[in-house]
Amino acid sequence: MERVVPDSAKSGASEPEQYCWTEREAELLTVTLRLLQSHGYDRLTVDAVATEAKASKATMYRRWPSKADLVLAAFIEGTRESAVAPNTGSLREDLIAIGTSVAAHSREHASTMRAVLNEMSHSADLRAAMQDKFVRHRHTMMEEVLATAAARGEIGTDAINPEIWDVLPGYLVFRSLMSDRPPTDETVRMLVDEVVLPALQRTRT
Amino acid sequence: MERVVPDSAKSGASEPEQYCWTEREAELLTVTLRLLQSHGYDRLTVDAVATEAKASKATMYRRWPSKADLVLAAFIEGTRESAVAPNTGSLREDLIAIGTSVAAHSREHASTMRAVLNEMSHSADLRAAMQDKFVRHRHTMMEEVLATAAARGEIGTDAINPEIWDVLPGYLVFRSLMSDRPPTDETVRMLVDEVVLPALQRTRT
Amino acid sequence: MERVVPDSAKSGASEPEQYCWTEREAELLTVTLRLLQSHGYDRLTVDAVATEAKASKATMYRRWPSKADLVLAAFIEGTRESAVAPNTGSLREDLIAIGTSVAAHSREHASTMRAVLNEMSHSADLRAAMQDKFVRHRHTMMEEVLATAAARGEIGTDAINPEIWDVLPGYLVFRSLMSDRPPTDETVRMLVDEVVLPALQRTRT
Amino acid sequence: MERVVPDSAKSGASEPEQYCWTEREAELLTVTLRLLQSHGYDRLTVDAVATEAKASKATMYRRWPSKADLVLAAFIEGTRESAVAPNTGSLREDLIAIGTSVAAHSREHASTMRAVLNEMSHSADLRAAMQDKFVRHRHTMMEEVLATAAARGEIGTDAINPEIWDVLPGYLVFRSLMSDRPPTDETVRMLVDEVVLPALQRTRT
DNA sequence: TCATAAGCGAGACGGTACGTCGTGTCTTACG
DNA sequence: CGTAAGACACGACGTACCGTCTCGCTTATGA
Repeated sequence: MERVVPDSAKSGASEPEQYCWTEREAELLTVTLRLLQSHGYDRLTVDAVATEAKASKATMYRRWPSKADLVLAAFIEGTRESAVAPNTGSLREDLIAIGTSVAAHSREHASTMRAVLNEMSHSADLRAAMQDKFVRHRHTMMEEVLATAAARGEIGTDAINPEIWDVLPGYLVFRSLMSDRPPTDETVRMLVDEVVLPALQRTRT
Repeated sequence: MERVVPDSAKSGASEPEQYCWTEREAELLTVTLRLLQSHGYDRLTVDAVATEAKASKATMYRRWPSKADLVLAAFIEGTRESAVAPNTGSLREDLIAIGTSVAAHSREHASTMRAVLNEMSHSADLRAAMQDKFVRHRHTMMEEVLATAAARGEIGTDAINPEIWDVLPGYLVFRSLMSDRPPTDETVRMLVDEVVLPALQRTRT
Repeated sequence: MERVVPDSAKSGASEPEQYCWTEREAELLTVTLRLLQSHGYDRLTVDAVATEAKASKATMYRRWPSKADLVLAAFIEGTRESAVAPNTGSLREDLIAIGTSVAAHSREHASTMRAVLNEMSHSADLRAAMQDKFVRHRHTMMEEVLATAAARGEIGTDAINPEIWDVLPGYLVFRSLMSDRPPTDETVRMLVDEVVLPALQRTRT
Repeated sequence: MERVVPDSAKSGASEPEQYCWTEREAELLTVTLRLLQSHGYDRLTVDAVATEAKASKATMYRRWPSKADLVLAAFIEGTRESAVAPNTGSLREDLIAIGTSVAAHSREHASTMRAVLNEMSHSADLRAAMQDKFVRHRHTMMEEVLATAAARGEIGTDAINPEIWDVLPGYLVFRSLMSDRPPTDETVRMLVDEVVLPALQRTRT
């Protein structure tokens, strides 16, 4: 759990923020992710990944020093997403787009997220990586949407609250993690219409 | 992972909702919980628990048929809480009381929750038990508070939404699970004042 | 390669010179010896021994801390032999009996002996064990035979030479180790009649 | 283990009996021999040889198709010796010269010999090579010495026995292999005077 | 003088065995 | 009889080594 970016990320590295895997590495991570989703963290064996990918254990461990590193890398690889903030011209539509995306994604990767969360208890590096790759990305996106809405006059600038920007995605992720009652599109709609929007527009009245 | 309540819950069992451990069992669970919090699920070994508690592995497995059962039992034992819905006479105060309790509790047991969540991926029984012992309890409490508030006229009865009753606890738990930015009392206050209350009172205006 | 006698040799240990394996341990060593003779040291895998003996690797390693220890133990177990000096009443017959036995034994265990010899380069303990279990035993036997012959007057007491008592067995072992020209009964006969006896009786004439 | 003489022995090859290594190859074998003597066969890694010699593994394997081939080549390289039969004019002196040489040589290379012996269990080629390079050479030398002695009348021609010509070197090698009681010059002297010479001269009396 | 090829270092790779450790089952001996 | 102690089968982890391979770099030769 010491390094997340293997040395083999030798491709220029001009964008320091981007993880660059070779084609082979991406393939290994894809196999890992698939087995991870179907079997879960504990049932996943490095041997199985290696065998399925026609690789050897040494190859796996050369890149990711432990099973936990491998799983984290696969998770990050699997969650590299659209990355572009929606811009529908309407705050409500933007929020629903974000919410729907988060709900779908978190439902799909619930098992993996649980595994990664669990590993976070042990590794400061993993916490930092998670923070950097996962949280900050959402934060940026949400702030962009809110700033746009404020510019349109849909909400007041004072509605942008450092504590609640992730209520929408956070709650949706929570619902996926708890595994019963995973979030639906209807959940997103109701959350946006009856919780988030009222909260954001509260001060405008 | 087949049974969660050991046979040794022989004490009358007149209150079906309550888990009754013998003194020895409670001691074993306490040791389990401590090691769980300090090392996390994977690093926890049943051997270590047995050794520390001067018990034998057979004793552990006689009561909890697997490590996951043991950890779940320890988690439930450790999270047995007030259980009574607050009744301060004010919805805001009730919500803040609940939120503060959830925040404190989820901060303390974040590591354990991560471990239990992870195990939920594998075990339907664990999911059911979690649902029963953890979610339903909060649901009941929250509904009681909301019903009381509706009776007081603080909110409309139509504000009670099956999708959003756990936005407050869910989001707080999410914040604890993510480990950075754990929820503070200020988080709770702002969430109540600027998100939950406006949402609940939205239809009253 | 640190210990040769497992702790489980708890049987009184009144005869400090004897290795006492439990029945199960003897079974494991028997399987080891068989696979060793058929495949050789390098081709032998601890996994194969465990599988064949319906044991687990942990069981193997609990008793013998390394593959080399296991092989040594199997070798010693396999070479525990007649141990009684022949006493035919004739020096020539005694020598031929010893030589024939050594020749047969060393032919059979040539592969194992090569493996054990190779390991001796690394382990002082193995050297000591080998010395104790293998060399000294032959020495004792040979001295007994020679003393008896001297008592009968077949040879002079001055013929008993500290340097040459193992010429007979040593040369026979050498022939087995070199794998071509393994010693035959004829080899033994000729060696006794034309080399050892003349040397021993040299001073009598 | 398929070929022992690499193609790179391109230097004329007019003397089919001689192994001709380039300077670089001899250097590699020297490093191999050193590591072999200090660590033994199992502890020797081709990687280590390559690293120490600033070579690459491909270079090693281009010349010697396997580790066993490499070790054998190093052993043969290291044991290329005087090769000329002594001719002191006295059988006793000749035998002592041979014995002393064998004793010194086998003491020095005991570890390597154990390794090579061990490999002989697996490889017919190695057995053949060993036989050709090692045994036959001694045989020739010994026969030459014995024939000379017979010509001088020191021994009868009937004393030249196909079974015992290598008792002297064989026993000395055995003593070295067993690692305790390595042969000394005194061992050689006594063996010659009290065993080999009496045996050879037995029929003359 | 420059280009093309052949050899070399470096080291990644697939495969396989080693030795360790944890789970869950079982037996033994003690109180 | 329940319990502490701990051996046991199973199987995954992470390491190390073998023998194969590819990649650049150098060097030595041919136009």
